Amino acid sequence: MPSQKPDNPGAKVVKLKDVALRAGCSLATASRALNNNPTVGQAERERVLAAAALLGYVPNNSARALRSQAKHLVGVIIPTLDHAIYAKMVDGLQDRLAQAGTSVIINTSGYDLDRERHQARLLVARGVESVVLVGAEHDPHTLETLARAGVSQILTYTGTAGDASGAVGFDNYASGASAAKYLLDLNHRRFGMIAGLTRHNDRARLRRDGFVDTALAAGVSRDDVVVLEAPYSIEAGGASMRSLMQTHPRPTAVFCGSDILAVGAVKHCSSVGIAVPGAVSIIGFDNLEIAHVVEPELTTIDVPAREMGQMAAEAIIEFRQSQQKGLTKKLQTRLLIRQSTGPAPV
Amino acid sequence: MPSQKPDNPGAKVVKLKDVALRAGCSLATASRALNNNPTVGQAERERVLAAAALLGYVPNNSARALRSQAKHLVGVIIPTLDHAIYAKMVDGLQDRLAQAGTSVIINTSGYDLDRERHQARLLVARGVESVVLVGAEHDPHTLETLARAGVSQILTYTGTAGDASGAVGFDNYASGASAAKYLLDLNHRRFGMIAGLTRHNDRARLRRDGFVDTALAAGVSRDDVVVLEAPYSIEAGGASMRSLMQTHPRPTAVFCGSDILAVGAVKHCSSVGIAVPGAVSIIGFDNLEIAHVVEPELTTIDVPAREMGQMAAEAIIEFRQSQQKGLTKKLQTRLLIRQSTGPAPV
DNA sequence: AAGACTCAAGAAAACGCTTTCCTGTGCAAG
DNA sequence: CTTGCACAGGAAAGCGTTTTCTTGAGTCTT
Repeated sequence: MPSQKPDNPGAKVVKLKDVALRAGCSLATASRALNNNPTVGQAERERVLAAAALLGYVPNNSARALRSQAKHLVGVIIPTLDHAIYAKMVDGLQDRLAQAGTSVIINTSGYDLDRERHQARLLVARGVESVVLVGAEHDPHTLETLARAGVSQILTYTGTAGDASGAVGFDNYASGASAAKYLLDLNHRRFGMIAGLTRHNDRARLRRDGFVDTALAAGVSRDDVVVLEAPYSIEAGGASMRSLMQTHPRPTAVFCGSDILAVGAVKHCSSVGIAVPGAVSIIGFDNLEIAHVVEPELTTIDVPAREMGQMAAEAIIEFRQSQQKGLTKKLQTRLLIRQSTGPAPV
Repeated sequence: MPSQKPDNPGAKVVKLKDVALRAGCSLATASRALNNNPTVGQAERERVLAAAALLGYVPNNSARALRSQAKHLVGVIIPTLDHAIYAKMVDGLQDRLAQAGTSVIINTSGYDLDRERHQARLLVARGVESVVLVGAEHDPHTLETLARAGVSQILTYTGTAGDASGAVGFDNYASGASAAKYLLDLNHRRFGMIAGLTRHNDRARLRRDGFVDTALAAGVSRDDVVVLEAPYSIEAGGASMRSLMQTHPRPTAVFCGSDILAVGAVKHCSSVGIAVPGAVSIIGFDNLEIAHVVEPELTTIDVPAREMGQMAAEAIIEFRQSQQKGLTKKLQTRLLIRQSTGPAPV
C-alpha cells in the first residue's frame, strides 16, 4: 500500500508548536492550557487560547490518542442503515455522544456474523474505546477480540448482557408474548406469524418464541400456530401472508416480526380483498413511520430505538468511569393499538 | 478533561514489537512484512504473518496515521439519519469505502450550518482525509477549514461542486421542472407546491424554482402557483395540504419536495374525502419506501441515494490519486408514474 | 534570615508505528 | 582474487501530542 500525502502545497497545517511559538511559551504549557490543566496561569492560558484561535489550530487526534490513550471514539456495527430501526438508534447514539466530544464510526454487517467479526477487528485497529453491537448473538471471537483489546462492548435490542460489558434494550420474548396475549383477549385461537430470519438473530427468535409459547400456554394447539420466516422486506411480507392465507383453516390473526413485514401483509390482503381486521388481524413490530401510513393503520409494538441509542451512549460514558461490567439498562416496549386488529370473526 | 486509561488489567495488548520478537526479526521487518513491502523475503514474511495471527495482533491506527499520513478515514455530515434518503446514501458510502479499507465517521447537523461547521472542525481533528457534505450551501468557513487542513470535500445531492473538491449528485432544478412538465402535459393549470424549508437548503430551493419557472414559462399565472414551505414530516405535509385545499380556486395538482410531505398530503385528502388523483394530483420526491405503501401509490421522482453514496466513495478514492479538484459526477433522477396523478379534472 | 515548601513552566521522554538510512552478505564481473 | 553491486534486513529517526521529571522562583515558617 503506497503512502499518499495529501500535501496540498499552499496551506501548511498549524501544529501545537506553532501555537506555543506564537504565544511565547513552551509546548508543554501550550498543551496544558488547551486541555484546561489548572497548573497553568491565567495570563499564560489566555495568550495560548488567543494564539490557537488566531492560527486556526486544530489538534491532531491521532497523536493525542497515541499518547494519552483517551480515544473519544466509538464504533457501532449494525446490520444495515437501510432499516429505519437501526438508523434511528445510531442517530440517538451519535447525537448523545457528540455532546460528550466523542465521534462515532459506523459499520454495517448485512446480518453476517463473519463480517461483523472482521469489522470489530477494524474498529479495534482504529482505536475505539467502545463498540456498540446489535443483539446478543455474535461470533465468540468478536467479543473476545474486543475484550482483549480493552474495548468495551455494549449490546442493544437485547435485555441480557451475557459476556459483554453492558446491554441496553428490551425483552423481545415478553414483547412477543404481549402480542399473543392481546390477540387471545380478542378471542383469536388460530394464529400465523411472519418472523424475520431467525438464523443468527436472537431478537427474531425470541419474539417468535414469546408469541408461540404464550399461545400454546393458553391452550392453542401447535397446529394452530403457523410460523413462517421472511427477510425484512415488504414483498416478502406480502408473499408470506399469501401462504398463510392459503392454509386451512386460516389464521384469524397474524403477528409480524417487523412493521416492514406487516405492511406487506396488509397490502397483500387489500390487494386480494381480505378484510383487515374483519377477516384477519395483523400486528407489527417496531412502530416505524410506515405503520401510520398504511391503511388500515397498523397495531404494533413500539420500540424506542432513538432512546436506546442515547442510553447506549450513556452506558459508554458511565463505563469510562466505573469499568463495571454487566451494566444493563432496560427499556419498555408498548403495544400500540390502532386499526389493523379487532375481535376474532365469529 | 482527565485522562482515563481503559487499562483492563488481565489482557495486555499485542504490539508490533511482540510480533517481531515472536518472529525473530526486527521491528522494521515486521512492519514491512505486514504492509506487503516487497523488499522482505518470502520466508521472513510468512514467519511474521504467522506470528501476528498467533498473537492476534491488531495494528494501532493512530500510530500508523501519525507516522504515515495515510488516514483511510473519511467523515460524513448529514442533516439527520432519521430521514431514509440520507441513511441510504451513508449506507452506500460506507459499504463502498469499507471495501477500500476505509472507515466512516458520521455526524448529523440537524440542518444547522453552524453545527455543520463545528463538526467539520472535529473531523479535521480526527484526521479524516475527506468529508462528504450534503448540498451546495455551507458556511464558507466550513469549506475553508477543510481545505486548509488538506481535507477534500465532496458534495452530494447537488450538481455543482462550486469551491469544493468534487460533487456527486443530480440536477434539482431540472427534476422540479420535470414534475411541472408532466403535470402540464396532463392539462393541469393551477398548481400547489409543498416545498421543504428553503432557508439554507439549496436543494429545496432549486426544486421549487424548477417547478415554478417551468409552470410560469408555460403561461401559468403567478397567482396560480401557490408555494408553501413545511418541515419534513408527514403531519406538516398534511397541514400544508389542508391550507392548499382551502385556497380558491383550488390547485388541481400539488408537487411535494419530499415523499414524506406527499404522504401527509395524500393522507389528508383521504381523511377529508378529496379524491386523489380525481380531484387533485400529487407528486412526491425521493422515491422512499413509503411511496409504495400509501394508498394510492405515489407518483414520485426517484433519487438514487445509495448509488450516490457509492459514487461519492469512488470520488474520494479517485481524489486520493489525482488531487484534481472540481470532479463532478451526475446521476439521473427519474419520474416514476404511479397512481397519485392523473389528468386535470374538467 | 535560612531552610522547607508550593507552584508555574520548561525539557525531554514516551506513545506505536513507518520509513530513511545504513550495514553486511552473496554473487557476477573484471 | 578483488571490486562493485544488488538486496535483505537492522538501527534509529521522527510523526504531534501528553505527561513525567526537573528547575527555578517565590512564599511561608520558625
